[in-house]
Amino acid sequence: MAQLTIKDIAKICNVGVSTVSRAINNEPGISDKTKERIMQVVQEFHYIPNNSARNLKMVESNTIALIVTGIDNIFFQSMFGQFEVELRKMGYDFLLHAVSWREDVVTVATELMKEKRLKGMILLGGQMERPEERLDALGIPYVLCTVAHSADYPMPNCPWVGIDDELEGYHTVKYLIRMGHRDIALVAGQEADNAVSAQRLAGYKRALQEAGIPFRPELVAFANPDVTDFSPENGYLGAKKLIASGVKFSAMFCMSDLITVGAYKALDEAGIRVPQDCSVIGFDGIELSKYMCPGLTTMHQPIEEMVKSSVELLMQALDAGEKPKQKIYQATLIERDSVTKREES
Amino acid sequence: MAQLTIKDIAKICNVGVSTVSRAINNEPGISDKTKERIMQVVQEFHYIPNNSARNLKMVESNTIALIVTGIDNIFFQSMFGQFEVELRKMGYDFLLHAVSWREDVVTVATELMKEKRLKGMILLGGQMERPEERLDALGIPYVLCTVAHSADYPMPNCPWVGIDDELEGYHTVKYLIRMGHRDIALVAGQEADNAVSAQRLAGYKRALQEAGIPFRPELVAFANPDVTDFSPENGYLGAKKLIASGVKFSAMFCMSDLITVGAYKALDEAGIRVPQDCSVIGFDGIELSKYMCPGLTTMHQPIEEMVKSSVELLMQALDAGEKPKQKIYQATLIERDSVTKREES
DNA sequence: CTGAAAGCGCTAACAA
DNA sequence: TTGTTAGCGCTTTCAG
Repeated sequence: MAQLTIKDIAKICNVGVSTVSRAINNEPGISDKTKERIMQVVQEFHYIPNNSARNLKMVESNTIALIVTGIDNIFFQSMFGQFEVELRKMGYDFLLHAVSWREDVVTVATELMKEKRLKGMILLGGQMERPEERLDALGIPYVLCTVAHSADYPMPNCPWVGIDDELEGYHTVKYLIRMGHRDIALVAGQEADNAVSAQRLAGYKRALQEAGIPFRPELVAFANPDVTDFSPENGYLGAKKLIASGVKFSAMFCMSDLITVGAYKALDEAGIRVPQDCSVIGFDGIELSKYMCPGLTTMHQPIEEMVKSSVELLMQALDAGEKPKQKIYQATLIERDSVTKREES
Repeated sequence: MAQLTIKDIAKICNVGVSTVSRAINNEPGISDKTKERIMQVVQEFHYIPNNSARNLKMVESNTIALIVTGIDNIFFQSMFGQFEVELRKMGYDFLLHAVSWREDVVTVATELMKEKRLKGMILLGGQMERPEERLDALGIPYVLCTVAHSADYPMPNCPWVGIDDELEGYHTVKYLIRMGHRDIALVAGQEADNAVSAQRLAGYKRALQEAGIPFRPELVAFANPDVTDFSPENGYLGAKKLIASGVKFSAMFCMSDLITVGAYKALDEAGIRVPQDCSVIGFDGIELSKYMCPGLTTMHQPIEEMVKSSVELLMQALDAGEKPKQKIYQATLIERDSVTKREES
């Protein structure tokens, strides 16, 4: 079927193209009768307008894009739906766009902005160093949500929502120490990772240091470079390695909840009971953590609030051209049954 | 910053727009010198072409879209990456597009096709009744992958890749029966679901009937309408309900692996051991199933092959205009430790 | 090798 | 209330 255009519809209906345009866009200045007649033809012939032409012509759309780096990350996935709801609630159209690892986020964002005449955008995930310059040049409001930056770079000076990974790593380990643990194993991301994993590791070290416990490299298991960082597989392999190495530890900090499920398995296979023989703490507070056996104690990222804040910040920038703001959330400890107090020996 | 156009670049470089076009698109018929000069300006000014204008003008792109209904379904999520790899391997550009539940897939697909001048598309997930008519009208090759259809409608007569849910439900339960179980509980999707969940339920009933075991409604737990079908929460609630009701069962069939993790929890809380007191079998064979304790016995959907087949079918249609084909895969049983033989009593 | 000019399908002035 | 027309930014003939 040759592609139907607005001209064809106009011809069929014996009206001008602008009349058809008015009909399909629900614009005023058209009689109900003609409108109805046109819409009937539109239905009958299954006419669907070409968005490229539309976007090209339109001065501005009503769309806000969520640009996601790491679409296979379950943590981000749980945010998609919420973002859509919040954004629609504010009266905007919602567009989800995945950027693959080979692409440059800012370039993709720019393309998308031009293509769709975006009103604003939220960048979710990934890692960026000094993005504000290029992003500001875009000329539309944006918010970074859970975008990592390496330790070498300062927190970007632009709208940013997320948690402080170093601080939360610190809090997590501090909790373990408060529970009497001193030999604390760590299942981390890739060693080459200089962002999230590195920051939480830094927090781990700081907590140790503060408690006068020397840092021992043999207690940390990095992810194999060919294994997904925050996956059960990494947890399994990491815990396995730790156990096999023979180092003693009474607690284990896994950098994500998904990691803990693999760690649970390795521990189970080795006959090490959680939490009697080894306490385990996770990170993220995903739904799954609640259903593990034993229930996982974990640091919960306030996803809902982070989403709401991101949208709010964007709205402020949209409405008032407000100055960039940052919202750094605290993770909250969810105590379940995987961590126990260690008796003094 | 006012949006930079190709004209601006042309002006800056003192060349015609077509020359700029040739440069940025790597087309022949341009001297290396001018090209280099132009590209330098492009870099310097961060010029990025407007895709809408591009798409509008271009007769055809090289893009194949993956159109996903249910982007938050972990089963589909695990396919994204594979699809991208396979499609790129065949030399196509890849585009992931999420369709929300409120939208009509075929409409979205049509819009996208017109907008991006798609070469072909793969529809992943969702449920469709008699889609072939409207889809065929699009005039570009397509493949349905894991698209459900209700029992009221026949398998669509078009390229289709997936499993036969009724058959696999049957096989699953048959295996349980072969292992000596007769009182088999079922944690299903929503009762109103007339597709995947209904089909697997039908298979469950058929296996029972074939073995001369009467179907007992009190053994099946449907998902609460306000709970995600194939989630841990559903598994927890469902198993809890079953246990509380006091019906006796020696095995439990959960319609997804994620459901089993909630079920494990409910069983654990009730002091029912898996598999000694109750066998549990899952469905999907996701990575997680391997790391559960005890290791989950489950029916594994051959995801990799399904992805490859989908791409293959599309390529055939693209290259040769081949007739529609279907590829129905069998799930394969992965035996781990959650199902045990029931002794005759 | 390069530039001028004609649209792609649509929306938004402007006329009628 | 309607129709005519001028572009949106780009690619692609077609001349030079």
